Amino acid sequence: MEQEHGKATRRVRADSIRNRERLLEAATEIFSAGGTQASLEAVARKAGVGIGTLYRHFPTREALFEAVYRHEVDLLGELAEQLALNNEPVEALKKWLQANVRLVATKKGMIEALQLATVGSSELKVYSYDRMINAIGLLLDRAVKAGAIRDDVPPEDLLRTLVGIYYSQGPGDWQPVALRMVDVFVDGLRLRQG
Amino acid sequence: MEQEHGKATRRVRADSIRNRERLLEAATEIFSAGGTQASLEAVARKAGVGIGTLYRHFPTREALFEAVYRHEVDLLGELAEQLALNNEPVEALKKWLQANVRLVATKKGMIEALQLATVGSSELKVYSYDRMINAIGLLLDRAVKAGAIRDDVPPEDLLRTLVGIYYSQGPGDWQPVALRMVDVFVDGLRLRQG
DNA sequence: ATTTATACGGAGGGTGCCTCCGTTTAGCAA
DNA sequence: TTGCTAAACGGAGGCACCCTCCGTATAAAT
Repeated sequence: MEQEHGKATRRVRADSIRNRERLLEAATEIFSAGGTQASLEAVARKAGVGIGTLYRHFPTREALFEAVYRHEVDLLGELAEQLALNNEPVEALKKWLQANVRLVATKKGMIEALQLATVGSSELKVYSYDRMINAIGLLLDRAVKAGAIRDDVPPEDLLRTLVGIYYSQGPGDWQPVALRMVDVFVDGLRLRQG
Repeated sequence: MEQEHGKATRRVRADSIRNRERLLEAATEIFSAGGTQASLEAVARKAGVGIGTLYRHFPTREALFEAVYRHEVDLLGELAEQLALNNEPVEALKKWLQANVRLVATKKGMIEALQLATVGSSELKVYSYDRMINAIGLLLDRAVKAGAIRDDVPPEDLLRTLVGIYYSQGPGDWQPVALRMVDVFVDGLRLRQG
């Protein structure tokens, strides 16, 4: 990569570098404050540059986010070296770990957005949990009474296992895999004769 | 709640009920297909009703999502009873578990949206993981060499523990708690003299 | 001082959000 | 059946955001 091929390249313009830094700074602040959702125009405004400039530097929302994240990671790396020079060991470690919380805040914004959507009312969660447990209990009971499967798996455990299977899958076309794993799991529940 | 006070109330209009069902159906389909992000106007279009009607029935995006979710949960509950009547026990259980996958799809849409934002490039993840491990390793090493903390906690475990601490916290004002837990954890790392 | 490659800014066209209100219609009663 | 009216409908409208495009400004090079 880099620049090769004779043809001396112009130096990167100073204003470009400056703007990029301002954008990064503004984005860090805004994203950390809980909003990965936040409008990019707000970021540009905060950085005091035009929206076009933001898009030139970071063509997509993800690109911006990635740059912010990478920057934070770099800062933490350097911080560790600094702390190592000027602090008593345990203290240095503790300080670094605490600074770390800030980095996570950047990512955490996204998590919150998710949970906001997931939560709904907690009454709903209780309600649906109950219905699920009852449903599983019903079927499980029958199978146990029929002597077809083991009797030491309570509905709650089965539900948790299920959810675990689903969520451990990455994004993409996850359903086939999940179905297969459920099959395997049910086979595991079966009592072997003999 | 309900309706009391003499004053015979008019019956709920038939078109209202019909529209509500259509909206629910359309929303289920669209949300399951991966888009909790999907535009509500698209849902209204798909249901064949005006956007105003959608908002009257479901004042917020969350209200709509909650209704969809609750509906799915109900269906699953009823399905269990049905399956119990008409199927051999293990088969019934398996069928129900599989139907379950569909429900999760509804919630899963949100997860995907999140991961899309989280992922960035996997090169970035490797990069940042390395820097983190190095940083921790540096500080941990010093503290161990100074005889201040136990020497059987590798950087990787510490990092995982950290992340665990952060993400186990719910939404809201989580940082104070996280910082306190980090303190406690670091205290735990300390070697007791004597 | 002049040239020119680079970068800048923001207008513009498109979409989605949500509200508001004039119009339509289902339920009820005479 | 007809008329009345509460209830529900639909979509225009105002606002915010997304992203692109291109005329203008300017830093670097000569």
